[in-house]
Amino acid sequence: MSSHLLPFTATPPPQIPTKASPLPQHTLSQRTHIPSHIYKHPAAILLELCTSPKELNQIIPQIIKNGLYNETLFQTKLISLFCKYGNLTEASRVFEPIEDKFDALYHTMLKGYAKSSSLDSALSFFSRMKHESVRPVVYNFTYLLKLCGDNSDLKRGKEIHGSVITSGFSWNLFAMTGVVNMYSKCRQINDAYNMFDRMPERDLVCWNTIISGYAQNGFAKVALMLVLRMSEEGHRPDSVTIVSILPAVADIGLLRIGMAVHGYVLRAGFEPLVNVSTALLDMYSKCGSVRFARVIFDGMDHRTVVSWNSMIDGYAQSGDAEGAMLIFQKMLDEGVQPTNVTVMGALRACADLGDLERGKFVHKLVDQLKLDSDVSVMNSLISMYSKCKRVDIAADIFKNLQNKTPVSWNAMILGYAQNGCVNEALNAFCEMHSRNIKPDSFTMVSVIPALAELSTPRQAKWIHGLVIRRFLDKNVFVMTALVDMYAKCGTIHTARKLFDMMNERHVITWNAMIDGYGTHGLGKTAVELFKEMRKGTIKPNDITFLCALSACSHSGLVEEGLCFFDSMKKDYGIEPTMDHYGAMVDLLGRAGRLNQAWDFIQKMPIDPGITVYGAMLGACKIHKNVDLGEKAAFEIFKLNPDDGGYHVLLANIYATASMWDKLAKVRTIMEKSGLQKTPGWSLVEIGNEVHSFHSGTTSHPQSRKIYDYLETLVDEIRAAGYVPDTNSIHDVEDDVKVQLLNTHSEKLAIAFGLLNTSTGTPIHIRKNLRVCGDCHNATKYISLVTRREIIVRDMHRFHHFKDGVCSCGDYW
DNA sequence: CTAGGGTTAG
Repeated sequence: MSSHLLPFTATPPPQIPTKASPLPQHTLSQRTHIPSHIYKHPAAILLELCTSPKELNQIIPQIIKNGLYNETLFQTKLISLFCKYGNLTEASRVFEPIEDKFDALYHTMLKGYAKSSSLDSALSFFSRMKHESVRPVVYNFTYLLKLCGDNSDLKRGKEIHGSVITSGFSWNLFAMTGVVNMYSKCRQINDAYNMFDRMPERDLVCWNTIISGYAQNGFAKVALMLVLRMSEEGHRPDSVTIVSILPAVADIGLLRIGMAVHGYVLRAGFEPLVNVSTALLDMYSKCGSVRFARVIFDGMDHRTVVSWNSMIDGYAQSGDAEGAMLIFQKMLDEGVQPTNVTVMGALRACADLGDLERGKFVHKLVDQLKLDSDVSVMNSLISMYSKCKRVDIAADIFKNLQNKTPVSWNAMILGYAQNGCVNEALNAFCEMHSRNIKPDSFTMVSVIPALAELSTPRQAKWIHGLVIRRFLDKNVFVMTALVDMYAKCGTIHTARKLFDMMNERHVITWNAMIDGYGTHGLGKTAVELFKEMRKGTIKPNDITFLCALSACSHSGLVEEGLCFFDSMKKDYGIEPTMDHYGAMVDLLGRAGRLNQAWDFIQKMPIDPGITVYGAMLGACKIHKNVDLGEKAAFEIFKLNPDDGGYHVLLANIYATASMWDKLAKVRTIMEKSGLQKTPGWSLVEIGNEVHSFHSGTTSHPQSRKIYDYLETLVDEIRAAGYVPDTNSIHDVEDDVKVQLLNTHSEKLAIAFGLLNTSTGTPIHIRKNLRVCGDCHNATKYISLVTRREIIVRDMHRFHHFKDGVCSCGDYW
């Protein structure tokens, strides 16, 4: 294969001689002739055998006692040993007083600095060497380049590369392999390749360097192509090649290629090598075959902690959290010391299981193993506690966490958002913003749903702008979140524009768009889009069908809905869940086919849950059917709902039918069981602020003004034909009933919105419950007399009020 | 003194 197949151009062959030409090296034997009584001295033999700092400290007094401390051999050996044990202070103490320091001593010292000290001290020692006219040798550069690569210090890496050139090592295989590696570790894979390409001779190690470079920089396919090219040029892949390439195979997830590599491993006899087997099992689990991974894992007669970690993570990532915990437990039982990666895998499994108890156990382990200084581990703890619904503990950890990374912020924001703490999520996002920590796609995917929840179009535009400025507007996850957000902010056409602009769409992108049309009452468009999706390559999933069914339900498209429900199992093999059955009952019930809905419930293959009977009860409320309503409510109460909404619904059915004694009974039950109706609230966005209103409250600073305005507004709409619907309120005087109605949170929010925006501006309201009959009617008239468009998003759908009409066609 | 490449991770 020639290099034109690769996405880079080959550089012309170098003009300079092709033979590597290292400078002559100074060796100890060349410099000094050591008499045998010195190098055969017992102390010299002891030094030769020395394996620990402790032993070294025991030998030193003997060296001094025998007057050998000033002998070159002993000085050299001592410096080397101190460097090996990372004790640069002691090494310097031997090194500095030596008068005639020969070059090798400098080289040893530099190695010491490079292996155990900071880049800074290694480099300053290196410049001292230049200053003191020590001729550099190749391995000075290889050590320094490695250090720059490990620290991802491109700037200084380039400086060392410069020194390599000026010192005449440009064509040295070892030095240039170091340069290639440095560039790829600094994520400059193109520079790395350019250097690789110019090398006059390349051996196996050099090929491995560039291959692992591409693999680690996310260019899995290029890495694989290079393996082929390397073989064609006569280098047989060794175990290092295999271990480098397997993560790349895992990345692209091609099991077929992975198995081919496995075959090669068997033929080459690399299987007994732990790192090869570990990389293989990791590849299998990432390519979707945990079972194969497990077979390899079980067949290993020796495992490292990486093997265990890989296996735990393999289970966790494939969705088998319980399997991950079993391996984790087995690992602890066998006495293998967990690392940070181990606990991160275990915590993820606990999070997936929502298992707080075991999560806390792993947390204790983290403390015992002193892993609490590892930010990644702490981030995993934040995620685990959030997923286990203890966002309070997560927030505590986050607050006390030193050196927070962007990942920490993302984990916290997502934790808040997933626990319904929308304001906390937004506050954290703003704080992150003000600290100048740049949001990435993960941040956006966490924070955008929080804004969608609030339905604030202005903030929606602001975050969209931020997405563009952060160059995240090509990311399919971020764009899907934006489509969903615009739909949930009432700007469905903007959502569609973004949807059409996207080059890549996932199933959730389609779901968001179909659901958006559904909740806006644009059932026909939703159905059209769903049909378009079925023609394409992206397969609908259970959620898609749920969105489609709910869209049909909101628009009264009963036949289409029945047809989709049928096709779901028949054509796509998707088993309906409780939510699908609920959607079907909703579809039939809303359309007034109450008996058919009840029959449908009786024929369900699974025991109907609250969702199903709740849909039935809601339909009975709309169509004023006391009989079936009572039956449905009875079933719901047997299932012990934790919110009082269903009792209220039944009470409303009785009120509409003027069955006051039965209504009183329901109220008594509610009081006895302590069940409460969820308090209603409405939000409206004015400028950069979001204002919330609760029914009957006067806490808003403009409260007086709002109530006054509401009074004149009600007079105006009454004149236009509005009649208050006091049906559901019965035990107070008529004028009080009207007053109570006028303090509903959405009326307050609408009045406030009208007062604080200019003529013609549409008003967006977000309400947590279903909009009530009287408010719905009143809002229609308000839109007529004020000539304003009012968009209300309630618990289930959107209502676009314009010129006295609502988009839901009074069917909600 | 005596060089360069490799596995797990939100």
